[in-house]
Amino acid sequence: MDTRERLIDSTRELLWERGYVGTSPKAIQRLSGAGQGSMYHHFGGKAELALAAIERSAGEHRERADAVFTGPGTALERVTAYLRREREALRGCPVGRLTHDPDVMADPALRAPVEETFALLTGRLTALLAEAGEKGEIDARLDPADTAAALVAVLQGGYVLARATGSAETYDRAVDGVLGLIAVHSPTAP
Amino acid sequence: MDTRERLIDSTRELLWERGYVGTSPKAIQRLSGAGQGSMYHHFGGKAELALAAIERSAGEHRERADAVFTGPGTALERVTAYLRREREALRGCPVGRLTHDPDVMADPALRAPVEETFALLTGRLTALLAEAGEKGEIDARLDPADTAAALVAVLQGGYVLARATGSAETYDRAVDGVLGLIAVHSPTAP
DNA sequence: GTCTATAGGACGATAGAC
DNA sequence: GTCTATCGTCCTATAGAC
Repeated sequence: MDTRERLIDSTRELLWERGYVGTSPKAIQRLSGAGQGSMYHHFGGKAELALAAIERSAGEHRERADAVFTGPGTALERVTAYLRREREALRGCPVGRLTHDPDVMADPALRAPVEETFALLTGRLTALLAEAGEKGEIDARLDPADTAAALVAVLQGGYVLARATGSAETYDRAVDGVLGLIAVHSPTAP
Repeated sequence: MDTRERLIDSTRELLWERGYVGTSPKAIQRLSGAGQGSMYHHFGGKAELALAAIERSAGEHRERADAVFTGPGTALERVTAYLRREREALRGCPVGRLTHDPDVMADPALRAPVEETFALLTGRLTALLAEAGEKGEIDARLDPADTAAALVAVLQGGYVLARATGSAETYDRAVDGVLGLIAVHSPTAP
């Protein structure tokens, strides 16, 4: 991996763990092994580097989600697979975390990838839930868009809970809880 | 309001908006109107001030929640009232936000109020959901603890969604979504 | 491309006068 | 209690040699 890639990677890591304000160019240099001059040769500054890092993280995030959404199984099975996908609960969401970073949200360029990612997630889930409703996999009375928002929120909130309690299990609890709510009134439930 | 209180209040505000790393003593002084010497007379430093601010925020948060949990109505009505309570969605949760702050989570003293707050919320909701299940207000097959975790997560995740989309409506969508999930298989549902 | 040197400012805290 | 002065460090960036 070349220096440029190592810089992006290190920035992604630090952004995930410490956020934008908490991430200094010096820390990025230390983690990536690149020197001062090297970093400023490849990127104009902290903001430019952060943009590359955020776009990369958001892009990968969407690709991984898409792989599940367009994967095998019924609509409900794909929704469930997405919710059950393994995540590093205690580390939080690398994209969702950025919403709490005022400097990221204040910059339209930095903010855009975050916004797009959540738009894609809720959009895809809305479509899948609509399909699940039509096919009788879930209760047809459920509003697809509202339910999709609730599902995405459970995941994002699950990270908060996991970090607050210091246990990744709390994340699983929240996911189990919302899956229980969906499953218990699905036509195939006992 | 005396200087000490103004310092705590300003710190709460800044912690809410910018987090611990993003909040400097200088900014606290500016917002509170207190001078350098004044701040360090009342508090040992940034961490001590943050502790007072976090304890205050977490305490108020728990009191407001308790007021709804022990208020009028059936168990399900109280759960619903809690979910529907007005919140400043775009500002995020002043307590939940801190879970993304590594410096806060690394300090046991700063972390404790956050942990306790979420323990109380999930605990109270678990009890109410158990009661609602026993009284037939919701499906008795729902696991109270898992469902409670999901509800708290929806609220916390709702803030993330609202900030990501830039619209407080997204928060309401998520709440509507999870209320829909509960309502649709409650015995009183159409 | 990468290095070292340097800069102006902010950060977090301390000291001592009043 | 509050003020001003001062401190050492880190932050973010630029300059220029190699």
